[in-house]
Amino acid sequence: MSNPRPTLADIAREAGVSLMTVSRVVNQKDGVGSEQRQRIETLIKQMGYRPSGIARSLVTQRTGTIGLVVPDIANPFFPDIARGVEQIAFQHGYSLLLCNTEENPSRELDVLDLLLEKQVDGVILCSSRLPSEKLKEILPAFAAVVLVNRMPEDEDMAGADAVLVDDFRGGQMLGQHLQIRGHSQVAFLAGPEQSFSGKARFAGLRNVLGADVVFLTCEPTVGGGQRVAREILGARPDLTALCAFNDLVAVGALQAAAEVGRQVPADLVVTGYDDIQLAGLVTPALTTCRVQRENLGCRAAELLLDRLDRSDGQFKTIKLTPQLIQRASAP
Amino acid sequence: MSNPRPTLADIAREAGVSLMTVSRVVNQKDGVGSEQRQRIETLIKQMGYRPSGIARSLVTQRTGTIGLVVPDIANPFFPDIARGVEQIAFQHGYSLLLCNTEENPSRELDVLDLLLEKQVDGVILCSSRLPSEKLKEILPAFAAVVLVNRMPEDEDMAGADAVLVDDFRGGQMLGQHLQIRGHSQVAFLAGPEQSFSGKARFAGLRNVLGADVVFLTCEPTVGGGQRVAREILGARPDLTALCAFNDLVAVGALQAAAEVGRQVPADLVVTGYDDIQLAGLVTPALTTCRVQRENLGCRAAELLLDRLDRSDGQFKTIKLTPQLIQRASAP
DNA sequence: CTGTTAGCGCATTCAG
DNA sequence: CTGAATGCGCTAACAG
Repeated sequence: MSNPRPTLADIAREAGVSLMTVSRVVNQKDGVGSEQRQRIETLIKQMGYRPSGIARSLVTQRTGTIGLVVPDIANPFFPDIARGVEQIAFQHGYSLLLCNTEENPSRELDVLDLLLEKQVDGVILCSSRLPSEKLKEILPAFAAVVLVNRMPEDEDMAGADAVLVDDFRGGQMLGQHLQIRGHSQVAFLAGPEQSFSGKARFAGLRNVLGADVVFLTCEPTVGGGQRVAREILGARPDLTALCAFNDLVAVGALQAAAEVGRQVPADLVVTGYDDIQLAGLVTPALTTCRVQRENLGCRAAELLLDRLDRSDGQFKTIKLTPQLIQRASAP
Repeated sequence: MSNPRPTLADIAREAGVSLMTVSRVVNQKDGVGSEQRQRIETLIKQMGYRPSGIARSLVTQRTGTIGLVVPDIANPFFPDIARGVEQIAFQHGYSLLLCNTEENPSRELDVLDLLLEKQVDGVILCSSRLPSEKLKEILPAFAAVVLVNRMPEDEDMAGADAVLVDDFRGGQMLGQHLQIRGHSQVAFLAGPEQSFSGKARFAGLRNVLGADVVFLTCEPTVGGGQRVAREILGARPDLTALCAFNDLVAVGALQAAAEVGRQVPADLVVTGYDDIQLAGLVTPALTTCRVQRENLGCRAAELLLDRLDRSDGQFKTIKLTPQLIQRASAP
């Protein structure tokens, strides 16, 4: 199929005008007579001309593309973010290069490398699992970066805008919920070791419940939660509450509880985080902390596009507050 | 940040060689002395050179990018496909341009237009909601296309490879499951009107259960399923089984059943489709038809890359058979 | 209102 | 083993 697509020159030859005139028509610039313009427009349609994004990019030095890096697009947390980002980006004529890191820091580096080579105009980096030093080394190579769910810790790492969830606050909210109901023997199923969100949530929990909250890492999946919950429930039968890193882990905890014969919530309470769709649909429904994910994506995209327009200006950090959602798993 | 990145010429000047020698080093071609090569390689590292994907694409006429078009990345069916595609693509040095159509045919056209302009090497088009004529009009503009979940109906539309789920067969399997258990008053909650998968599943159902299966369209979401199930359960209290277009719709049906006081499965059975994670975690767990989504994505990507290598060759259609998963909602 | 000249950064081709 | 010339398709900056 597709005999090589026509170029500006082809149209120009056919129309008997110069290449520039056609270019002006394509780009809706003025400086072309209106009958001429008409004629050329028809010709463009007829010959099925499409501008070459590549050639255009080579001269403008912009690709109209932004990179979206996520740990795992199959994790229900990220599609919603992607949706928000895509929506805003598309509205402004940008498209999205999606990259999965598979929760693997070295692959995260590879992916950033690829995006650099593809010359994206900017990057939205979600839940980066990279140590700060690496990050500081690579991010400056991009014209614009927005960090999602990862604080630009040091002052000098403020080479990036950021959108964050106030996870410390979320941890506190959950902690208070539990404390009021008399739970003092609590374990936190923390998700990936490198997760900054996990650490912040734990800090919030401990801020309210005191230092002896148990901290356990696990994969951020149902299976991961199930495994670690099974273990800790065996080792510490005195625990009365499990706080999970996210809703998937919490569902795993529910399953583990069922296995070892603990009734939820009568006998053990469980909390999640994120409020993904699943959270409200399992039995018992999960008490959790809602994170507005699509909004997170939209805000991130807005910050990025904003910076692409005006690359000066202070770097901004937007912090979204999560919302406690009380359901049956921890009433 | 980022003083304009160095080009081949910059490196060449610094190294006191010609641009071509540097190019050869970068592209690992031979024809360069080994001490020379060493020297240049260090220089490349030092100066932080990165090849310009754009410039390279302009001359090679390949972008190393493939477009992935989905109706809604937030619908749990598609992230798994995206994951499979991304994985295979990344392995082969390709990246993924993700586009959401928001279930909107006109936006689907816009998105394809954008991909054409971005000059992707190929497109994977999932669950296209476009009529055949439109499709036949646009697809030939791409160098390679793989259709997912959409049969290239006409012979002459065979300008594309395809990966399909045997939805007719899936419908039959569900139909048989119901028939054996004596259900004859059945409604099919069909999802979007333009969905070809929906039609195929319905055809399979009817092939087994006969012509009076009720057919109702709805949005492919929990809310959509809940609404349409509520209505039909009110209008037709004699129904004993609801077959849903997908698991989300089925969950909506479960909720509607609870609202109107029908016990599942004692009083009404419900089936889903896809076997997303949710399906096994709701109560009652859904009887459904499992579709290997990540595999679907991998196969699609393989077909596409294959065609990019050898653009000749017959067009292929891979058909995956779904698997009946029996759970509590229709035991 | 229109055309000419230049060059974006690179790979392909052909000479040395 | 190395380099010089050419052009990918387009836009920006000038000329007329």
